[in-house]
Amino acid sequence: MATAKTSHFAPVAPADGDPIPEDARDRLLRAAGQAFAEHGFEGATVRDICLAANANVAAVNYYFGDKRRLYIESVKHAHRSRVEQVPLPEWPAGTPAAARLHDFIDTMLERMLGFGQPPWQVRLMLREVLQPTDACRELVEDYIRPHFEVLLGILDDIAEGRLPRSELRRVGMSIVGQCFLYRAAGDVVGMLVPADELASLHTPKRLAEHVTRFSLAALGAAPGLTLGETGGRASMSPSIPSWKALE
Amino acid sequence: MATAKTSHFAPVAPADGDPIPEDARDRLLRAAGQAFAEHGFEGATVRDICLAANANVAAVNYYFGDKRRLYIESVKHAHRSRVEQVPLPEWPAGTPAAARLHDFIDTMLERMLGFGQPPWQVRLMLREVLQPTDACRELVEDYIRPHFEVLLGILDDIAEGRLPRSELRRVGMSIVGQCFLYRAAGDVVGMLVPADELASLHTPKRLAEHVTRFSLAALGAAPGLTLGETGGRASMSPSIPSWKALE
DNA sequence: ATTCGATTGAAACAGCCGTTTAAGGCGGTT
DNA sequence: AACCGCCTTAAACGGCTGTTTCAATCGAAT
Repeated sequence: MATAKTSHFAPVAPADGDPIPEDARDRLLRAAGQAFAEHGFEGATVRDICLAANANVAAVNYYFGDKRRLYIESVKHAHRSRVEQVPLPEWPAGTPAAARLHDFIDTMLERMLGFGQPPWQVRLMLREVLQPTDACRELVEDYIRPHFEVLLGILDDIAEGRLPRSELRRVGMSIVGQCFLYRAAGDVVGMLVPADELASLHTPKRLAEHVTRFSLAALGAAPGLTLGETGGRASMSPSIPSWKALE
Repeated sequence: MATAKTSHFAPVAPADGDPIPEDARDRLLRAAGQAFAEHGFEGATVRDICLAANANVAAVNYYFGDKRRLYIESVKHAHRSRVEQVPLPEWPAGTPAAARLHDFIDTMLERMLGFGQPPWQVRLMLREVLQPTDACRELVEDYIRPHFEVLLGILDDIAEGRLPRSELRRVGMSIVGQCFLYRAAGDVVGMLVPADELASLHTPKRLAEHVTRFSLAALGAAPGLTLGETGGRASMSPSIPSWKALE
């Protein structure tokens, strides 16, 4: 029922410059993801999706049986491709915990904001986080929880085992929350911050620096933001400029 | 056009135990807010709203002219009642900046999470923040920006003027983000945190303590979380227990 | 050449959508 | 009594919704 054993044009590989090398199922999946991300489940229409996917209205019933199952599959599909697009770095043994924290935050922000304008996949997953459906629980277990555990491991190293797991979790939430705001409430942030500052300071890289410094200082692994750059017992990288250099 | 000069039942006051003392316009506003919060603008239907409001379908056209204008008015209505429900405290002159920060964070979290389960008003505003419509810009200018300016003032006092405005804004975002996560992604947080810990530690009050300590430490106005409670040069309140007391 | 299963096509289904209409009830005024 | 706004009512409007139907098409196997 799922994948075709035979097809009208060879399904061998994404060859040359063919504009539509995907089969109808994949085209539907992608078009549905974009539509659901933009208008929500109830706002997006099957007809519009099929039009965008160059498919007949009957195709969604043929491949997925239902609008709801098309939605669930498109969420999973979006999450999979987003993770493949921006994977977590592999750290060599002995990498300082502060550096790993910076990389983790940088990756998270890059996934949320990066590559020009944030892609429709993130907005789709955001809807799931805001108002979970059946697709969300799988998303959490398969994807969010493992990443969160990586973060907790880093934080435990930074705290050198002096914080209980419950406190580590709350610190983790504080870090994720800082990043999450820029994605979920990005438009409101844009209204509160002057345009020039938005362009110069609110890039994924710059924000990653800020969130890292802020969080390291909160943990006591770096000097507080009001105390300037010097004298930190854990400067994460010499290449990271202070806010003084940016202002 | 707005309020009635004459009515079928006396519109004098919310008397005794009358189940429906409001007029049709208010009932529509409230029912619409709940419906839009639950199903989104496109998902909620005029018919359901009118049914819940004990009003005829024509009433929405009579009072608001349009489904879209009903939506905008219901968003404004929700925001107004939420602010009235949980106002910012008035600080006597000389209140320490750290204490004001704690109160600010506490108020923000109380508005987002407090009073049992979060009411529909917050969910409705959340939709606006996630995907702004015409109602959002007014919301930002009338409500969010003034509150954000109050926060920036507090942060400037804590930093004793040593941080530029752009940096203050980013710190403000970090604080708001920490609170925002629990509201926007509350369901996912619930999946990542054990149930007992959720009940004991993730209350508005406890979270306010955590976010305040975390942020003060990040600013260098309190010791880092790994360094324990003692020796802080700005302990905000003796009544606030450390995580040690909670674990 | 014929048969077969997989895929696509155009058209139709019943049902709900937001909106409008025209008629009527009601209290207060003339 | 007659009149007048304000408000509510029931019914209908065209249009769009998700879903289904059934015939047509294609490549591959027989």
